Amino acid sequence: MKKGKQVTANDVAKLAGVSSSTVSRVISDNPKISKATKMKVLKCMDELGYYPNANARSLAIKKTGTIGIIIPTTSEDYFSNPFFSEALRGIIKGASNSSYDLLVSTNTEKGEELKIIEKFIKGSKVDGVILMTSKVDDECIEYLNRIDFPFSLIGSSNNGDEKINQVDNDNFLAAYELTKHIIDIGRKRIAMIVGDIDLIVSQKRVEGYKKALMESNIQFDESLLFSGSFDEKTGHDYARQISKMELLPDGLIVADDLVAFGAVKAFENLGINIPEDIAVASFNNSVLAKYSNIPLTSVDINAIELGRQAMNLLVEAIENEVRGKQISIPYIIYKRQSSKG
Amino acid sequence: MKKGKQVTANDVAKLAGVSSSTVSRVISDNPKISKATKMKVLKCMDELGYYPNANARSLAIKKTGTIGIIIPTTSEDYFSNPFFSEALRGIIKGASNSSYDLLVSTNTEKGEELKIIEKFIKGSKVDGVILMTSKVDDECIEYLNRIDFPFSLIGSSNNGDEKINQVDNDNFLAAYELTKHIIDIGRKRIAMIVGDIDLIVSQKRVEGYKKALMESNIQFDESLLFSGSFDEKTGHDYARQISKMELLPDGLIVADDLVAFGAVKAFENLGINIPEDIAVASFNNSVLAKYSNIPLTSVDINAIELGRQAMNLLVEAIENEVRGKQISIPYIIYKRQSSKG
DNA sequence: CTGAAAGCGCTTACAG
DNA sequence: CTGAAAGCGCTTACAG
Repeated sequence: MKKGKQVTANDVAKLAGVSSSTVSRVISDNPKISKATKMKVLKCMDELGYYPNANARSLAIKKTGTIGIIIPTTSEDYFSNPFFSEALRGIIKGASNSSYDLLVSTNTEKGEELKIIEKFIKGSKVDGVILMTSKVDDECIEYLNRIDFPFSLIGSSNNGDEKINQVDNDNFLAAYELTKHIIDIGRKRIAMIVGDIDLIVSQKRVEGYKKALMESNIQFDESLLFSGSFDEKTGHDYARQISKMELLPDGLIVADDLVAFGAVKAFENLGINIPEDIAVASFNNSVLAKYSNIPLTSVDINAIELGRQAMNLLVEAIENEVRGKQISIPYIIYKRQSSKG
Repeated sequence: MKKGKQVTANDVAKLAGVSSSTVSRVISDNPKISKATKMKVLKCMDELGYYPNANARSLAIKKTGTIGIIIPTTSEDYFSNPFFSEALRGIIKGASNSSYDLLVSTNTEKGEELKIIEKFIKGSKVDGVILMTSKVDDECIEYLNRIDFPFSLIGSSNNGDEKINQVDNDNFLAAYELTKHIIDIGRKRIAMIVGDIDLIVSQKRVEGYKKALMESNIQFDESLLFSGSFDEKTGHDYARQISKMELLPDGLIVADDLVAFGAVKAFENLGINIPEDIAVASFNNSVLAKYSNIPLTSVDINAIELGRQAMNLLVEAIENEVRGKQISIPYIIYKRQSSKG
């Protein structure tokens, strides 16, 4: 309420003719309370429209019933990627089955994630934290791990996995299979565009890509590996750059459909045909991949499920002190026209 | 921290050789504190890695520094609509310029929004609330309005606008212009698919549609008005239904691109040509609209801006008691192949 | 089964 | 400019 005084446990107590202790016990469903007084108190609560003050409660019991979601900073970049919306949707879905609320970080400065996490934790705002992405030697993971605060990670980490709860696809394998598919349709000179190279997911995909090349005795060529943001322009720009190469690649693996689409459009404008001249395959399986002019071969990583399971895992971490549990979410490769053999 | 005792203002006070009152005054940047002690205290805070306990603070000052985001319940439906992701993105963007955190409702039961709002408010969890959609005679709006709790609405309302802060497009005008455009290319029998008919936005669009028809002396035909969810299937199903009509419509207005796309695909499969046989126009201007096989004429409602301004407006409502401010976000109609004349 | 009292960690009016 | 004390609204060990 704004001006009108808040209804307190004491008000309920008075009306019910009991003490506030008893009211409190009714709230927490303490089994020792007699059924009769419980009913009476419940009725009075209802009558007064009473809700316990969450701050007072949290202060007393040192639990908040809320979970912090750490969205990568600035993220004009990341966030325009549908992956985050989808994963967030999954998290909300998971949270709906629990009794937790979600506190979403509103990031300001780039690289301030750790500060936000500290504020959330030391300020007693959350009981646990979900990290939506991970970098190499991630300082947030390192911190959470060190103070043993409940958290779960969407993605993988390279620091001390044995204690970290993580939910991820097998990005190594996905990239490996995707590359292999492109090789299988007869391509030999395969370029790759990934996101920020500092991200674990980028690294894993590059590894998978390299392994597939190696297995087919194709030399990895540094000059065919690009990294950038998750937007159309990135794909567009790299495609133009690629088109100017002496030896045109005949295959391209891209980390996101929108980027891939930007590239495809650029190629088309340059008179380069997909898939005849260059076969293209990407990740995330967005509607765009399915329905664009030239349907794109794409890996569905099931971002909703990643989010949902990360949420469920976090609840386990908070309530049962689960640590080091790793969940792998299956991916599906949809083969479409952009990589027709 | 998990087990390790929390660092309190008292710890800082002891280290700095002052009282906790002084520490508190440093936190709130009270001007009466001497520069010297302020520096000293700040240093000690830093040294101990001190963050004030947000619950204790909120309890004392009766402000939380957080804002509640009410996402429509269940919303398998709503939420799959990119509009919500986009608007949420805008809200986060707006929040990043403020000092507020975001508490997102995790909905369980359909129609529980009011309960969630009450829990947020009476439980002292938030200083203000953003409503992401509005129904006719919306009980949440009625409640917030009655207790004069700061809130802002993405959309419009039909109860007591004079006190409600709202950010919206002119959906009446947008639908009117869109319909007029379809009429201008020579179409006379124009169907419409909107979302849930209880939503204010649906009502406004239907009104705009009707007005455009009336102005061109086209009789409104109830049997050409459909309402459903925001998904591909809805469009698909209604398209099949439409295709069976004795008199096939030659125009179609749809509330969302994905729905429109579902319809377009169904029509194609039935040998009905877009735009020759039926011209199609829709809302939201997603990537799909731009890049699908048959690019769709679509209204860009600028959902990000809707969210951003709703956030900014709410801050004004909280801090300056602003009420009844209405902001209109411009829309843009992109005319594409699906409504070529 | 229930109550009185102390405590959670902050803020602020009051006094100096 | 600074401190002691009371208060925000809950919870819980203790006593009965």
